[in-house]
Amino acid sequence: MAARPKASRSVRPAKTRGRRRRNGAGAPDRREAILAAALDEFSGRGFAAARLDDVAKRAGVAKGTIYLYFPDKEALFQDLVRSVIGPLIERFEASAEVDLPARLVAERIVDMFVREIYGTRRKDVIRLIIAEGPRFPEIAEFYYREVISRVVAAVRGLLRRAAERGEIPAEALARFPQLLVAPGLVAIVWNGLFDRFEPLDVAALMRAHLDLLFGERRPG
Amino acid sequence: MAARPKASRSVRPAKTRGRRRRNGAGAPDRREAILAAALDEFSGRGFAAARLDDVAKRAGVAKGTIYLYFPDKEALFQDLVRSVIGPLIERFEASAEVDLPARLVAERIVDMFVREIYGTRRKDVIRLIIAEGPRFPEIAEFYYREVISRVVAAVRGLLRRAAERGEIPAEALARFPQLLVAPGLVAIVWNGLFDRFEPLDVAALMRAHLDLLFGERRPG
DNA sequence: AGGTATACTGACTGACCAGTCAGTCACCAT
DNA sequence: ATGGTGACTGACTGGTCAGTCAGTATACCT
Repeated sequence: MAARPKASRSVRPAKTRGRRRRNGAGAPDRREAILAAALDEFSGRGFAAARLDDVAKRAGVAKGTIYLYFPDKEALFQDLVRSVIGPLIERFEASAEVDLPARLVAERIVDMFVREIYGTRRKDVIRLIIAEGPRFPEIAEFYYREVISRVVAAVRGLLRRAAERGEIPAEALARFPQLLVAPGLVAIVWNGLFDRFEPLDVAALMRAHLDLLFGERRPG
Repeated sequence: MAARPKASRSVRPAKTRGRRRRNGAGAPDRREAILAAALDEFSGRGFAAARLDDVAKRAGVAKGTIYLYFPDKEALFQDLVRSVIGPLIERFEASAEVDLPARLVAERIVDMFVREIYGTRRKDVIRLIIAEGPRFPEIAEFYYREVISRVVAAVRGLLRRAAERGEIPAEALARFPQLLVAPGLVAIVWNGLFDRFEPLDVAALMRAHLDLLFGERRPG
């Protein structure tokens, strides 16, 4: 673990078409099972402290099997992040492109965040990225390229259009789209650290945030 | 590392009064040196992956010496967090209690954040807490009790006073003081993950945030 | 000088774990 | 049947590292 050369990327073994099911009827997708188990173990103990023996046990698989699907522990981690985060971005961009009043679009995005990230295991993946990213440049880069830069761009577009229509108080927001998503990040971090001391009502938090940005919500 | 009983707390060995200096004139405070080295190693590699051999080497000390000052690796981590974060809170509370216009107080707090946290190694400690906290309930609890709850209370007081004077747009903020500090957290996370792709001007970010909360800054 | 106390050292131990690989077994094709 | 294929297994290896402790060095006695 001192200085890895590394390069390869994980590949599924030959063909994983329905064939070769061993036990019961349902296709036992090893790859999915391993990824799910890895998410549990990594987010529970952190990358370094997680044991592949435990991942295997949780996935109902022998340790060697993991190495049929992923070249090593680090690649497993990377594929985990990719597989969980990847699919969400396009949907997000679509949401941000709709040409409706900014407040409405923002509300939809917030809903989506609460439902698809905060309400799922995806928030654990984001927490993992925050925690482990600094030590895994490839993860950080993937995440920046595939997620952050696209989110920032989409939000910027949304806000610029809103500013042109005079819907929004400041163009400062368009310079720092981070300000729009900041509470979401805080919620995720809070959830991981302090929820047992003082639970946080995310939906209310996000609503309050929108009120601050766009002014109080009018009842009508 | 599978299930630690643990209980003890670190104690300095007998008396560390000036006595017993070994080399040169200046008192070679082993404890400080070890804590400083631990901060480097922990924040660079994460708690689990950091090696106490490296901490010792960096501190210019043998590994055994660490165990004269700290009962084990975990206690070293806890003392590190305490020693770095602890001293700052009182100063923060003092800043928040001043009875001046809220905007002014907020600006001072932001300055303090940028200078004393973002501009120092303390931001690395906060990153460590975010990353490792979920796995170290004692750390999370200490941090909640000694920092978060006090910051939240102080900010709430500040905002309530401001709201009574009608200086502030929404009482939503007083319900969610998290919204006030969210950008600071985002800045720290961004700094650790994405600064090499897209550096973030923290001072400008925080200024923009204040403008959003209090309305544009009037030149006068 | 000898004696005692104690800060410090670093080689060592025991446990742990990523990654390996010879072997097993279900499922084919002939 | 018989042999071939390849997914899967899990005992094993080699390296790593937290924590230990017998020993050394230094200071301060008397």
